[in-house]
Amino acid sequence: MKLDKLVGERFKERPADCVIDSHALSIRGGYIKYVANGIYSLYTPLKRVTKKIEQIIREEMDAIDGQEVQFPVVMPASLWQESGRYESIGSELVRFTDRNKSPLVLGMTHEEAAVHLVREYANSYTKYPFMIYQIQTKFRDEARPRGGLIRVREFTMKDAYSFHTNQEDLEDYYAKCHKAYERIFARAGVPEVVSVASDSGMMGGSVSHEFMLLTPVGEDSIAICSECGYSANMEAAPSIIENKRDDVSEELKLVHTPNIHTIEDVCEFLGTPEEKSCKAVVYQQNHDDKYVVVFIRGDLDINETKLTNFLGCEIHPAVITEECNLKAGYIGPYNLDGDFTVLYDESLKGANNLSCGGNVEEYHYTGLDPERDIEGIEFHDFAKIIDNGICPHCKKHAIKISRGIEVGNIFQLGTKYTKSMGMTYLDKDGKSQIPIMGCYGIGVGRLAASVCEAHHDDYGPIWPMSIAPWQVHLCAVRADNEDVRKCADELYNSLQNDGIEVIFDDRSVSAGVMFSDADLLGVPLRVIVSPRNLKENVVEISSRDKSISEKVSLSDAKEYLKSLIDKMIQK
RNA sequence: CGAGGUGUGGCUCAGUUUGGUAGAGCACCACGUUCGGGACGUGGGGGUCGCAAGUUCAAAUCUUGUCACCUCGACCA
Repeated sequence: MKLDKLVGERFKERPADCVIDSHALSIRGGYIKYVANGIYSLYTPLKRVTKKIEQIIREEMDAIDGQEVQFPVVMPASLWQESGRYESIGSELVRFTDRNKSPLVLGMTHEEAAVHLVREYANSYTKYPFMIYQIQTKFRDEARPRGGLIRVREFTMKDAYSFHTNQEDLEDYYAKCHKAYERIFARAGVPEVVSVASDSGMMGGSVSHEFMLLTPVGEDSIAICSECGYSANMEAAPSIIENKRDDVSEELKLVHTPNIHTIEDVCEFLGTPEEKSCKAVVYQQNHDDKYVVVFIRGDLDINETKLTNFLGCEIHPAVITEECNLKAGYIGPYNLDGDFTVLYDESLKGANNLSCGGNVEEYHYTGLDPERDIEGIEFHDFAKIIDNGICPHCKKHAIKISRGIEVGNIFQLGTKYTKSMGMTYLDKDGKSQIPIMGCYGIGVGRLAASVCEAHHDDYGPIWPMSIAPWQVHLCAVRADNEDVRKCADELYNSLQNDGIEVIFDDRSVSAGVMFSDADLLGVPLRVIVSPRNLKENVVEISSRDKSISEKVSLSDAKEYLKSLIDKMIQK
């Protein structure tokens, strides 16, 4: 490919609207063009990057027995009515009608389509397990797109759906997929992506993980324990309460109360709570949970001063109003010896209508049993993990809050879709059973943008060899010079003939322009042919990340480049 | 959906306070001179100043409305 015919412009000024670097560089480098809010066209360089990412994903999905399929972008509303999501999902789901007034939706995820595709086929246990996936455009009418390709409305996504006959099998496959994801991110040049426990949100189901690229510009907050490796999305970690009163400060934070008590202490202090009667004030999960939640109901008569002394800190006045049905909420790690730290969540102040979450991670953490909500109060999230706070897993003061970009996620869906959509199979005994599902997503464009965010300098992206738009950027400085022209042309043809992806810049522009454009394109290896180099019968070979910079004789150039490419792909 | 901000050639912006008929740099086209980190000269092309209504002899500038975008928040497989 010759650079002078490459469609798209590259320029020096940082566009005013760009807040994060990858967005600015993707505009400046001629990678994307804005079309509408959250909607972009991709120019050739980025298309080449995403194609390579997609290929890596395909290889890894196929390696765990995935079968690539393709679902429709437009689906009949009836399909979504089967699962109940036509009604339950908000305006992110675009609904419209065709000429016959039949209601349709734009695919924002494809669980329904996946079940639809296989529910007649997979009618026997002998067909299981299996996984199908696609790489395709999705549309979600997000309230607030931002950051260029980081959060958009239309995007390309790999979404995979696995079907199983039992939980163990799902968990096995889930673990396999987790490993495949680690390989994908490593191969795409971001091995630093971490997986964290997450909230499964509208997907339903229980266990889920998000794959996060940690970066200050990320839009998710993640709690990570530096001691035991515990990690969780702040959305999943007990957090903010819904329906705050207007007159209560927006500032929500969890404070660790200075005093540490045993559960028995708390019960004694509160006066033998009746746990099951929905008048419970102390609520703890029975099993082997290590956490305990304590709520003090506003209608219980507790001496305020005593409470303050007990906790070792003051309770925010708002918490003690009658309007708020709670006096205080606590959550804390609880070990088997019976000590736990009482945490006082300021976010509970003013909360009078808490809703219940739907995620096992959450219940474990909060110690709540979803089947036994306290009367009149629905619980959603309770406390908020804070920076330098106590890890709910190892109980040490080692929690760090980081920001991250979610580049992928995996869910154990259970029977949410198969059940609602009437998918069954016959087991060994000829009994009808409902299969269980897992689903696994990766945002392709977001991953590309994330790699750029993770690997760039002031001059442009630094693409890893595995996903770079081209492998070699050939600059002919002073292409008007006969010798340069001849040498560069020969090298270009020779490299291309050997299957090396070359972008060739033989424009009559100053070296500054040439190098700046090369920086913006971020191709990992650069070769410079120039009158100066030709005098010594060499070319300059350098890497975009500046780790390599040397002169190589003309005759050795090609072989040297090949060895570098191999080395850089392996890395 | 709530709060704040911004809309002037493809891009970055000035001009708006105090109304007087639209500017600079980059980019683009032509010619010439330059040539290893975004060169220079000369000559060109391109904008009814987001849109609509209003005030006025006169509106980019004042008023009202509206739309779009950006930021923060809410929401979010």
